[in-house]
Amino acid sequence: MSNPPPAGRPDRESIKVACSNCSLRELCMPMGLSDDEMARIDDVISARRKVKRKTALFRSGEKFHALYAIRTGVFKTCVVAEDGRDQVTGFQMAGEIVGLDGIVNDQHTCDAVALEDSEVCVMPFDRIGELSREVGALQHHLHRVMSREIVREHGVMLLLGTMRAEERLAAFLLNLVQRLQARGFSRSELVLRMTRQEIGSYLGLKLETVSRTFSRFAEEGMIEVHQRHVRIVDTQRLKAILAQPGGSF
Amino acid sequence: MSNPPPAGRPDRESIKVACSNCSLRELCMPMGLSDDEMARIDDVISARRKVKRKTALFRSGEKFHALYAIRTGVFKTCVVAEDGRDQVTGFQMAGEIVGLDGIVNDQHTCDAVALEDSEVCVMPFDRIGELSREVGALQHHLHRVMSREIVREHGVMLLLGTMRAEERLAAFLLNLVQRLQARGFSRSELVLRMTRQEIGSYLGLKLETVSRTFSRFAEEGMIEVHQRHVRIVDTQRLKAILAQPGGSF
DNA sequence: CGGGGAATTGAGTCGGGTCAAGTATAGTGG
DNA sequence: CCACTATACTTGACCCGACTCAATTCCCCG
Repeated sequence: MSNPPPAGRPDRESIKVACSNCSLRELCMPMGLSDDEMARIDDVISARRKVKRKTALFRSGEKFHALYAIRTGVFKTCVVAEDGRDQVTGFQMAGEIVGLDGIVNDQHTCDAVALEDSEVCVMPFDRIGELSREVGALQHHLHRVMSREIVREHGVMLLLGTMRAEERLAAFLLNLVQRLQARGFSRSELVLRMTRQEIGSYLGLKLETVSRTFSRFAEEGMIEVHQRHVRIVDTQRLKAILAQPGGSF
Repeated sequence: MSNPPPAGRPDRESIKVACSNCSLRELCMPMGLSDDEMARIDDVISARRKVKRKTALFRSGEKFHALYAIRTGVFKTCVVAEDGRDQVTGFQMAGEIVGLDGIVNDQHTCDAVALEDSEVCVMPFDRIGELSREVGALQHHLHRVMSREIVREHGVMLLLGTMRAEERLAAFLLNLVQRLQARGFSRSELVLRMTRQEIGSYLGLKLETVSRTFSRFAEEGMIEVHQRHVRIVDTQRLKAILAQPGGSF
C-alpha cells in the first residue's frame, strides 16, 4: 500500500495527473486556457483514486475536503432520511463532478457509491478556491458546474412531481443514452450499470413498476430489454411519451 | 418613472443600498468582514427592485445577469416543461437568494414570481465574480449558497420520491414554520402566501389532496386551518408523521 | 454446478387522482 | 357600502395507476 513503486514502473495510484492531456478535458474543465493556467490546474489535481464496485467514494457525515471528477466508471449518489428511507439523487459518469453537496457545511450530506470499478480525480476544494481566484475561467467554470447541478435537479423535481411511470422511465432512458452518446457511445444501445431497485429509487417508483414498464415498452416494440442490456429501437416514440399526458394544459 | 427624485426626499428605487446596515445581513452575507470589504460589497449591490404580487422577477428564457437577494416578501420559483406542465421548485423568503439557475447558460431556466408585494437587492453577477476574487469570504459564501441549494433540492427529491401525502404536507409545514421562526415570526402561527394549487405543485400532489390533508390534520387536532391562516397546535405529532411510514426498513 | 441476488410476472389492494358540486373570500365597480 | 364576480377552497363519490405480496425464472459468480 505505502510501499514505493517498483523502479521503472510507476505506481498508477501516485503518479501526477495531467488535466492538460486528459481526454475528458472538455467535459470537466473550462475551455480556452493558456498553457500556464492549464499547468496550474494540473497542479491542483492532487491524485487519482480508484473506487471498487459497490464501495463508497464518500459517505454522508464524512468531512468534506475535495470535489471529485469522474474519470472512468459510474456512480450513484443517494441521500438517506433518519428513518432509513433512501433516495437516489443521481447517476454520474465520466467527466461529471460529485461532492458539491459537501461545501455548505464542510460535511458530505449524501453517499457516492461506485456502480462499477471506477476512478476519480481528487480536487482539494481549498486549492480550487485559491486557484479560481486567479484564473477567472476556472471560477466561472465552477459556478457553471454548480448551477448546472441545480438546473438538473429542477428537472428531476419536475419528473417526480408531475410524470407518470412511463414518462419517468422514458425520460430516464433518453437522458442516459444522450449522455452516453456525448461520450462516444452508441445512441441506441446501452448497458445499465444500476439495478431496477436503484432506477426505481431515482424515479420515485418501486422496482416492480420499473420492470413492468420496461416490459411494456418492449412489448410495444420501442425498446429491447435483456436484463441490463437495453436497445432503443424507436427513439421518436419514446420521446412522444413525454409529450402525452393530457395533451398540454 | 425615470423622473429625477424630488430634492430632499430621495427616490427609494434609486438610492444606494447598504448591506452594511441591512437587518438581513447575517442571512444573506458572509460573516466577519472588515469595514473595507463590507463597503466594497455595498458597492456591488447596484439597486433594489420592487416586484408586485403575481408579477415575475424573471422568467425562463430571459438573459441572466444578476442574482437577487430577497429583502421582503415571498417568491415561488417554477419550471415548466414543453408540454405546459409546471412544477414549483421552491418558495423563497427574506434573506434567500434566487437566480442561481441562470448561471450555467447565461439564461434563466425558471420563473421567479412574487406571491406578495416584495423587494429584492439586485446583485450583478459579473460584479460578484470580480469581487469574490478579491474577498475570499464572499467567494466561499457564494459557494455555500449554491451548495445549500443543491442540498435543499436533495431533500425535496427525497420528499417527492418516497413520502406519502401526509408526510409531504407535514414536512412542508415544519420547514416553513422553522424558516419563519428563524426570521423572528411565531413558531406556531403562519399565513400561507401560496395557494393550495401551488403547495400541491411543490409537493407533487393535487390541490384537492392538499386540502383534504389539511382537513385531516385539523380533525386530529394537530393544526387549525382557516383558509391561509394555519396554527400549529401539536408540533410533536406533526414531526412524528415523518418518522412513521413502515417503522423503518 | 449450485447458491443467491436480480428480474419478471401475476393477483389483489389502496392512496391519491379525477370529476363534480357547493361554499367561502377577496377584489372590483357601481 | 353593497352587490357581483372571480378565484380559492372544501368535500363527496368514484376510479385507476402504482404499490404490495408472492411465486417463479434468470443469470452471474464463486
